[in-house]
Amino acid sequence: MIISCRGKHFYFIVTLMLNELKNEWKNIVESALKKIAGTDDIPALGMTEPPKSELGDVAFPLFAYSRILRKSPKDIAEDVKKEIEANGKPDGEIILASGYFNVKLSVSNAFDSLYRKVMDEGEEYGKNRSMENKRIMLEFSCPNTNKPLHLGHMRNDSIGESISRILKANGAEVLKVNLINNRGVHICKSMLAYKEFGNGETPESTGEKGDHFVGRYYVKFAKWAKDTDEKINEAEEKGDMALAEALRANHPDKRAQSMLKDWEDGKSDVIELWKLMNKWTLDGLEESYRNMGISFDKIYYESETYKYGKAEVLKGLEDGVFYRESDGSVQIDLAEIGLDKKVLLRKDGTTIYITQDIGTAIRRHDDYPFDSLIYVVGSEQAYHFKVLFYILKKLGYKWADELYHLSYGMVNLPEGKMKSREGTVVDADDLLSELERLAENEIMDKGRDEIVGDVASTAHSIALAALNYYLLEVTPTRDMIFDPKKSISFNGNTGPYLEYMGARLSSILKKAEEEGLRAECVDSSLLKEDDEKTLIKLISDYPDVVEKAARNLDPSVVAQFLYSVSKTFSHYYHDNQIIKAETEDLAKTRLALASAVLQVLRNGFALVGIPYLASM
RNA sequence: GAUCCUGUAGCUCAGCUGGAUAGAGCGUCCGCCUCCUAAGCGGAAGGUCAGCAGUUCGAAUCUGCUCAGGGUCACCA
Repeated sequence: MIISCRGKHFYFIVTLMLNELKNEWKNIVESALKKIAGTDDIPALGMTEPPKSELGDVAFPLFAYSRILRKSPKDIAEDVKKEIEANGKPDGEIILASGYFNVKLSVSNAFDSLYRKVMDEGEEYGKNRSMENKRIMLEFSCPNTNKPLHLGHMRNDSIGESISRILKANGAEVLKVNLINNRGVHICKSMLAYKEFGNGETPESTGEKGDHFVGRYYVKFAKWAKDTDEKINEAEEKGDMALAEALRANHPDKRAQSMLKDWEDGKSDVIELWKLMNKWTLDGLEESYRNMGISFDKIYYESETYKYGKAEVLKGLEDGVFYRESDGSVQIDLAEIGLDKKVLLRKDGTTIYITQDIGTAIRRHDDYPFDSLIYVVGSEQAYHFKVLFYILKKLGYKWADELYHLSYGMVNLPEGKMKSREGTVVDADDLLSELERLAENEIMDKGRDEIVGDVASTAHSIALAALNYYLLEVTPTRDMIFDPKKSISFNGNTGPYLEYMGARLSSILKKAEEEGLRAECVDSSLLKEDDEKTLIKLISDYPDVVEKAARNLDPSVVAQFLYSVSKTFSHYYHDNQIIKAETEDLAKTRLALASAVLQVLRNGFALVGIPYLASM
């Protein structure tokens, strides 16, 4: 806080948070520079962290001023120091080092008010209002109803769920939506295969999860189609053209296509089968979502939304936004954004993918007038969204500027892309249960089963921590490689490691309580260890981390932060006794630090899908 | 061909709005359980930040070119 009084500056330190204190210093150094230069027109002052703690907590490089001031950065630092000392300065010790103006802050002292704040706010600590009054719709997952979820979906779901929590933590009102892709020729394929080979079996009769059951028929279809191709080839080689022709006329692909037409015509037996199989899959998917801690506020079905776009396109045609090609199709010329022409309605008047998305977007804005709509969809669809947003803008929708494609990278295997044809797709349910099995083994091996109580549920939490952390610690926009054999581990920089730190903290606090020791910031200046200062700084940084994660739509910001907190605490409590500290005051103060660290961890865990375990 | 993304340790990834000696985990090697849970802690080895040029007091970070890998450019979704 700076109070100006008759031209002279007095500085009052009123329990400033560390970051505010840093900014305070920045302003002061900058004004000093301006005064020395005799002008306000100087390069903006940079602010970084010194490489070593002996060099202070915040650093201002002065090299840029060397030219204007015709002095060495070292001399400038001296001048700034003199200038600042003459006027009184905020809390902190000035350290000059090779062209930098550094400040060592009284980190420990800051803990007093920081601790109070963290404890007062509890699980609210770190939340902010940077996105207050913003209504954001977030679309993610968007599965097909012809097969179970795989690893690619899991990345999508983890990112989507995490982003929604991060946005909420920044004060936004978030509506999570899913768009179920339950129509189209691919859906007919599993239906057809079921009709052909199903013999009336059901998920209940075989004991399979519905989505896996349907997925099995989708695979069956692919094999059927392939076998038919081979039979056609054989027949042709034998010269049996009549057979080849007959096979071709009755080809599964052809039959699926005609089934789609029956579906669109509303043929009752097709619709009934479609409803039945859709339900099987959706029940299965819902179970997977529940297992993974994913939820939605609203679910759209493509079977209901696919028609919306057509009217919009026809309206755009009237308004001259689109044009009719000589063959009768409706198109748009994308030359303005450096792209080719794009078809919006086929010559037979039927819609395509983008037409549906146009209609769905408009419909959604009617349903829920959002300030922003974020699509969590793979990077391979970047072109699609670029075109979609452009078209909506051309149609005159102002909110089109607030549409955003959160383009996440692909999940590849060490051998390359996952291919369903080669059976290399990593199934979501299988992966989760394998992780649960490994976690359960760990618990039993360590003999922790009695302490944790419910082994299965603990194993489930550990599996989720492993999975979510693995998927979220990587920047979303980047492709990532998943090695099923070794990538998911419970040691090192992993979800279970973070979870373990939470459990350790909880157990220390519990033990202290049993011994009648209460966490209390008796004297923050007792916290002299480097690790203690680092922890205080980290706790104080957390709200900024939450804000940055939202700004960048990047959960990895939170994940990496949580790792550094855990890592630091782990190192700290290994070297320093908390409960049995030298004095009771120190023990209490360290317990206060530990409680604050735990609160921050728990708050962060919630944002990246790591369940908190009091013991493991 | 056009366009977008990526290239950092053996592997998987941070760091990228320019700042001090480029980081972590895994893997390898070596230590540490009379001590609040060893899912832990410490140490060692491991780097031409793809290459070349430019901008700058200063470049992994910005710009250009080159090379390599991937995505997309459908009347599929």
